[in-house]
Amino acid sequence: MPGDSRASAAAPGARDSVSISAVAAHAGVSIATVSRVVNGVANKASAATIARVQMAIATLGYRPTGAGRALRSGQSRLVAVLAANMANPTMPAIVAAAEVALRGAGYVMVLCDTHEQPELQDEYLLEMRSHYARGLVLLGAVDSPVLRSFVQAGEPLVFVNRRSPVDGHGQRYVGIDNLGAGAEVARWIAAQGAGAVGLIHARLSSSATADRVTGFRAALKASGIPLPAARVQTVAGAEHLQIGYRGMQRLLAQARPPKVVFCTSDLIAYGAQRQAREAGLQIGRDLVLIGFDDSPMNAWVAPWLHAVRVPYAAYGEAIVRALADSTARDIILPHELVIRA
Amino acid sequence: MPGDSRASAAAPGARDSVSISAVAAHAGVSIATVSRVVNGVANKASAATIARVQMAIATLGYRPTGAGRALRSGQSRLVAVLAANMANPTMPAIVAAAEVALRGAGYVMVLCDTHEQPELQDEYLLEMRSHYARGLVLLGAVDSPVLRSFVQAGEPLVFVNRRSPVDGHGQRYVGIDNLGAGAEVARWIAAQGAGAVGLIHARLSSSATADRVTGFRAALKASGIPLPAARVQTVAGAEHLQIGYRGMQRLLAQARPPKVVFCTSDLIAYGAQRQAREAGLQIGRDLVLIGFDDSPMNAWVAPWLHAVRVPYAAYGEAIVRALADSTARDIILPHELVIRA
DNA sequence: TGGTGAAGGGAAAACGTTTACCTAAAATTT
DNA sequence: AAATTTTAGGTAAACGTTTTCCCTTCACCA
Repeated sequence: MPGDSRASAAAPGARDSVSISAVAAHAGVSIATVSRVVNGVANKASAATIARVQMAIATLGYRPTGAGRALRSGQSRLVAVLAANMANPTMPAIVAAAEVALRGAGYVMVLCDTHEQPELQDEYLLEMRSHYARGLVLLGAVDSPVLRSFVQAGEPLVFVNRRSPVDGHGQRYVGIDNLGAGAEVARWIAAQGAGAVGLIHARLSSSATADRVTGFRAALKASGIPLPAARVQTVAGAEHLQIGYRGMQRLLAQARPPKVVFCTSDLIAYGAQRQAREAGLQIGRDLVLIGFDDSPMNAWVAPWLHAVRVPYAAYGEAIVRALADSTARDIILPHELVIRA
Repeated sequence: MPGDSRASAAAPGARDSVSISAVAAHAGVSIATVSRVVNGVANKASAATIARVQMAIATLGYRPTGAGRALRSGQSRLVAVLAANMANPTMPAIVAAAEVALRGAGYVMVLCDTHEQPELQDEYLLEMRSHYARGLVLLGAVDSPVLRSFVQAGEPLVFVNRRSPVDGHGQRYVGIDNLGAGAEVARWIAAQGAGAVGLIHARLSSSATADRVTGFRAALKASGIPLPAARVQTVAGAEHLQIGYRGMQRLLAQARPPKVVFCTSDLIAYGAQRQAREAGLQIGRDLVLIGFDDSPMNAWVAPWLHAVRVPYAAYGEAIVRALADSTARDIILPHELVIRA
């Protein structure tokens, strides 16, 4: 009986937890049987054996080790969500929804903060795959070498909000119709018949931003409303709050500042608002701001902000669907333009 | 030569990535040597061999598998951060700082969202330990069975912001002096000599909240300022925004509503502000609000809010320190009362 | 009565690492 | 020159699973 290895006191890690062999010994069966009971393999154990094993599991408080499972089966319960920018309140909203949905589907969500940096994104992609993560969800992906190789290798990637920055077929995307939403904003502005129109946007390398801008411009043009280059602002390399703050500064410095400004994110609108406020303007009366995302916080601290509401709560289920169904392509969720009185 | 197993085409998972044995074969050495080179074990390989192995690694794009490593050594690079409530903008701030610091120390941060639920906290604790996470950081822990057992077993736990809800020795905590901060707020109010004082607080089962309230009450009393029970509000089972909103509603319904209200979190203050605004009050003139956390967003969307600023950026380094040094106990970081003109 | 198939369960290989132990050559000491 | 130590590297066990074979029993049927 070589199995009685209580001698190995100096195991590498603090290895105190019960393993499958302890359960097997306790129940008087082989580890194979324990494994089969745990995984519910049918027709491989009698009712009595199953009961005995389950009793042993409960008594010892056994739980299969993720690492061992992953190593053997090449798959873990982990689903990694790589978020570009936790400072954006939009992320937590999606993350919270994703967590609930993934857990409901039996996964375990782990979140990584890539800070919009390609090197970090790569690091996390590699590390998570090396733990056999079952899925890799990119919340605002940036172009990076490893991402390219993963796309090519057909890794289970899901792009959320921002489309894949690299070419390749069969890529899954969850998001809204940014083109249509941008156009909707433009049409609403046209219907209001307000004064001069401005636009402050983030980096166009993000497909979401690019689409919003494109749709907005096209519909504005179709309505016959001009949008001169001077009234389109962005700030390279800055974060959204700063883009809004400084973009608005430039808009206000002009001879005829805009009366209504579309910002491609709520954060940009927050920044723009601060600038306008500091300039003595009152939002809603002197200036109309339209944001994008409609973070849950808006109702509380930004009642002056109209915004395209992105249905973050629905993202969770969509992400799970995209993950489960490898034939799934684009999942486009409905948005809504929220006008606050 | 039994090793040439290219026959196993139908491996369990999609196992296409290169393993240590491929590197060994390519470099013409044993896997032991490759492992030693990868881990920088000295005096076990000649310079020439090291070069050959490194070349093979680079050529094949090898990276050690986290699961294999974890299984063998009982330790992974993963550090799990269990956050209670992602809806609170405070969390992302800490998480971002933690990510940077942990990465700097060679760890990989994974974040789990426990939604303040004991069952979920337990689930994540177990799952992360089963992947041999090297540390478990609890950002707002709640009492739960598994947490108790982990504390007792001496697992590498670090409690952030909120102290451990269970007894036990040698527990590590990172946070601020909530007692002192609460007192500071009270003394500032006393110095202002404003009118009636109110308090809206969250659940007292959180040590952070309890300390803030205790310190506040004590210092207020010491200054001779009354705080009748009616002017202390909370809402059981509600989220912070709602606590503030409804708490303020009750305060305003009173015969002599407070002129200055301390809220134990920014979110509560946001909610209180909304209620006051809807009641036609102007914050700063009719009512002074003091929050807690001073989320980075405040400067942008809540310029009317005074708040105790918690030095979230410093949390990252402190967490790493607590994790690395098992003798470390409490790490108390400096806070600051931010008064906005 | 012999044959067949299913049910129940064990032995052992494999997943990708790290590391204790061993060996042989080379370098150093006596 | 012999004895010793260091250097360089290989062998194989172990970590905790899952799963492929296998081997017994039985029950059933002709």
